[in-house]
Amino acid sequence: MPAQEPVARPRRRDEAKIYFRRKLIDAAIEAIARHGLSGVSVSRLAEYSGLARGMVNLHFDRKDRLLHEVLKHLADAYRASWQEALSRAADEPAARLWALVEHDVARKAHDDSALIAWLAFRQEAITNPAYRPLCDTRESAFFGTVKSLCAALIKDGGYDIKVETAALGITFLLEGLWLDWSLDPQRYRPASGRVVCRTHLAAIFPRHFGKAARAADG
Amino acid sequence: MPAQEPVARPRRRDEAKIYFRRKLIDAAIEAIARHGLSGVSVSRLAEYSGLARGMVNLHFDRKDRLLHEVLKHLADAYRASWQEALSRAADEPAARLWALVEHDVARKAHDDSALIAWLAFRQEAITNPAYRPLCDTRESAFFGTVKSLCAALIKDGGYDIKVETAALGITFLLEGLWLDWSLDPQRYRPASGRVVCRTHLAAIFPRHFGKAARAADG
DNA sequence: TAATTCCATGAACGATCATTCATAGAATGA
DNA sequence: TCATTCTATGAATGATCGTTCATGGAATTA
Repeated sequence: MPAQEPVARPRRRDEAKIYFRRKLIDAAIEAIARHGLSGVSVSRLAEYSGLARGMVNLHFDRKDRLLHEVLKHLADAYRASWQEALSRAADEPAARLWALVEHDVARKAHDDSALIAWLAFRQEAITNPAYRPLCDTRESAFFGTVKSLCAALIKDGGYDIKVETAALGITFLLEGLWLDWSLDPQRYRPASGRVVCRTHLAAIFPRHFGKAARAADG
Repeated sequence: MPAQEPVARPRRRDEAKIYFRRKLIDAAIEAIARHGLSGVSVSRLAEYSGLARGMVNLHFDRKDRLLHEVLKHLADAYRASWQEALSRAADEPAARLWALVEHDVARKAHDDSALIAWLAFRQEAITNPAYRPLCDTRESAFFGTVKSLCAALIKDGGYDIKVETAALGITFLLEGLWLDWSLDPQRYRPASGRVVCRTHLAAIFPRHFGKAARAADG
């Protein structure tokens, strides 16, 4: 069973351009996941993509521009993914917040490369300011969504906790989970991460995620 | 005010060896913090240490052996630091656990370079197995200590939570905090991180960290 | 002090890096 | 169909990488 069906190279020029750019971006994600950001050379990109070495400069001018596109691709894909999960959730703050958390906790093995590549960029952002805006969790739409959901829960449940504190706690937890996961994706068990997050939510928002609420979920 | 008093190079050979090795390790930490792990070249190490380029190979044979020593140095220093904080804490599980958390939350700006360098190694450990044993949070003495303290609290407070879950939650929270911190050390406020961690502990161990317990602390 | 051993230095080396570019060939438009 | 334009290729280039090593000088030992 082929991991991915071999899509034929389009003959039309405008389609070929998209095809090759995408192929290089995918190759970059795979290469970053396997060898780290610093292990990604133009030669290795050629090897992983099956294209010629000159293609990186032809389609992205410079290597770091390709990497920037890769980061944008990862950020967009992640955002689309959690927003999709959010759209399938019920229209209650608790269900929506849990949908976000569950989405992160249960990312498929298929996403391993993307997650590891993302973490590589996040680390690089510490010393490379160009990556920072796209990596800063605090300024992401995700964090904003978590904050507004926490605000709704706090108002509804009358909890004695600040919105910022609750939202930071949840994001720290998820990021710590990613970090732990990334070091050994094989070891990671979604059930384990799920319990840790669920326990945290049940502890700070007991009326919404405590035992009673869980029983009501079914 | 000099950031560090200029220690004279020892003339005795055995002392000079220690001096130079230490100087290279310090230079490496600084260089990693400023330019990332991949930005550390032998030339840059020479620049940061003020020594000749050949010194890295003379004292550490190969560059990656130096880096391995740097990681060991960081791990040892961190362990000594939290163990010292632990030794100053009262002999109750809650006080000891809080001492660990507070130690992480309130790391001085002085430690910024060490923390960022540590995170760089942790990221590198994903693709470089050689670093993994020294980076794996799950296998560290720190995690073991957190687990045993959680076990004591759970037994004492009769909490309905597994030791592993509680310990993972705390370590995830702290690692997420580090990650957030590292992206912008200037922005980070210890008070903010402290509240997030305190809130989490109060939520899962209310009898020990809840309002009543906090009031008792003074 | 004199003989010896060891260390610190930086130029030299081969490998690899990102990038450039001449060239061949395919897609395009007349 | 034929002329034109653009694309894909990989060899060539200069810079930088980690490492080696000959050399001068300082520390050590007798």
